This record gives sequence, C-alpha cells and structure tokens, in this order.
Amino acid sequence: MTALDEDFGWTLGVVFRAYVKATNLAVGDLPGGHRGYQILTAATRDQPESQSALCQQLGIDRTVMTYLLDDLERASLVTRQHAPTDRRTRLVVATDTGRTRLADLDRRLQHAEAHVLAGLSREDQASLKALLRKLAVHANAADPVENTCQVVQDIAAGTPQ
Amino acid sequence: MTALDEDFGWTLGVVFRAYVKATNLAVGDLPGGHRGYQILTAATRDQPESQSALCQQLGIDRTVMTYLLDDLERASLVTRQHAPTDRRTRLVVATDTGRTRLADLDRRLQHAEAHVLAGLSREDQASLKALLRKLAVHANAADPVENTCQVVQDIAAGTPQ
DNA sequence: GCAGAACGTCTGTAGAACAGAACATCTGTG
DNA sequence: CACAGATGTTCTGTTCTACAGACGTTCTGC
Repeated sequence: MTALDEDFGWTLGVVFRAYVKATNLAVGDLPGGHRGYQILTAATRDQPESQSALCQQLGIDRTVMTYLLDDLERASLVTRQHAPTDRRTRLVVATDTGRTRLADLDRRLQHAEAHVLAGLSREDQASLKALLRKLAVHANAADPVENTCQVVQDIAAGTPQ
Repeated sequence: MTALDEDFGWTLGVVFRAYVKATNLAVGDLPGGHRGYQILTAATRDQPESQSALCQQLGIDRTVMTYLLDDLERASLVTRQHAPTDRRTRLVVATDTGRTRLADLDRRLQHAEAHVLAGLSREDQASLKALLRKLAVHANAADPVENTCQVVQDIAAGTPQ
C-alpha cells in the first residue's frame, strides 16, 4: 500500500496501537486500563518482589506506578504490604476480589487479542507470538540501563552528523 | 522467566518500547523523534494526499500533527503546500534538505533496528517483519473507526460485567 | 552510631491524546 | 448565485503519562 509497509517501526506501532485500543476497550472500567490488567496479572501470578521490580518488568515509571497502584488498591483489587525482609519495599499482592476479576478479564482479553490477530492464520499467530516472546525476553534482559554508553554510541554511529 | 512471558500484550509492549527508545536515540535532535522520521519518510516516499491522511496512517492525533509539522517546517525539512485541487488540504512535501537528512537517518535507523532485533536469527527477523507487516496492513485497513459499535460489543462480550 | 545507598512517595515540568470550538474552503441543492 | 452542510486545519483547554529531582524511611557496611 505505502512505502511505510516496509518500515518495521511503522508496523510495530500500528499493531501496538491496535492492541492497546482493543485491550483498553476490553477491560472496561478497570483502573489503569491495559496496564492495570498487566499489573493484576503480575501481582497474581508472578509475585513481584518489589514495586520497582514491577515497574521495570512492565516498563512503567515508578511515579506512575504509585498512583496506578493507588487506584487498584482503592478498587480493592490489590494490596501493598511491607516486605517482611525489608521494610522499605512493598509487596504488591492481589486480593481475592482481584483474582476473581482477573479470571473475568482473561476471558475478555482473549477476545481482544483474537480481534487484533484476526489478520493472520492460526499458525502465523503462533509464530508471531513465539518470535515476539523470544525478542521480548532478550530485550528485557538486555534493557535495564545496561552499558548504555556503549550502546548509544553503537546506535548513533550510523553516520557522523 | 515470568508468567507475563506468555502475554502477547506484554511482549508487544516490551519490543515496542525498546524500538522507540532505540529509534529516538538514533534520530538525534530530529524534531519529533521517531515520529519525525516516519513523517519524513511518508512525505518523501508516499506523497500523502493530505495532513489528515498522514495522521491516520501514522496514528498521530491531528492536533499533534500540527505542531510536529510546525517543528519540521521550522527545520526546513518539509513544507506545507495548498493542494491545487482543494485549497483546504495541505500537502506535506519533503524539501531537498529533508530528503538528504532522510538518507542519513535511514542508515542510523538501520543500526537501531538491528540492535532491537539482535535477539533473533536472520531468518527469524525476516519472519517477524513479514508477519508484523501482514498484520499491520490488515489492522490498518480495518482500523479506521470501522463499524466500531459492532466491534466494541464483540470485544466487550467476554462476559457480562 | 553514622554515612551512603535503596525504596517509595511527592512535586513540578513537558509531551502527547483527546474533545470541542473556530476558521477557511469545498460540495450539493434550490 | 446563495445557501446549508460537510471537510480540512488550527487553536484552546483538559487529562494522562513520562521524566527529573527532592524528600522521608529503611537498610547496609564501616
């Protein structure tokens, strides 16, 4: 259709926006929208060891996480508890209400995801998910600030301005 | 590593954020960051038939496009011209400076993209790009507001609240 | 006990999405 | 031609989010 078809960034953006839109629609009035869902998922299934670990995992700024959790806590979906081993850190734990809500949300999200992926065959959907997961795990492992200086130079080295 | 590995939305978000970060780094002081690059690409290679067409194609709000173009115009990379057929619409055209800059940016972006995709083999990279493109073209065609009511119900129908 | 680090919260700033109004221009109808 | 309505762009104002920095609390090593 256009020259942008060839652009990895463009395709990624289109798919990402479609996903966010469908997901925010699917979760309804859940505090935090699609991010609220991810927080709830992590709190229920991953037992994040601290609030900041959760931030890093979800790519959410720590100051934003504060009020997202405020909202989720106000809705009785999660609670913040002092970690017994380190009273500085807060453990984010899903409540029973939160777990129940998550089960419902999972069903809704499945619909939304199916809608976004509707353009691909079943096999292609599986391939795409597998590839993205491989890439995400790699990127997530490499990302944390890493040897930023090195990488910055590497990336910026396309050509001297 | 975590339960989120299985979540399509999480993997998509991680990859997207990694791409945006790498790209914004790679384009340097280009007005608009990674979006400026996409605008410049479209203006050079796609001859967008109007500003709003460009907005829709790139998923950028029209009020945001206004000042993004203001900045790009101020940097002499693009110009806005009245369309001869309809004086309401503005044609976004890359200047010679813009085209030169784009050639440089392309090289830089290639590095950034390679960095983001580093976790995959050459074949996997090609597969991922192809799948994303297929999906993006489909989503982009379906997206434009479409029969929203129908889709909203479809997505929200996971379970009655 | 104390200095320094880490965790979470709060404040302030900037970027961006979004809704709505305003203005210029086009299109269709009479 | 005059007019009403639609469309493209810009402007205004609100909200959400990212980000940087300061602060209080708590832990760690000396």
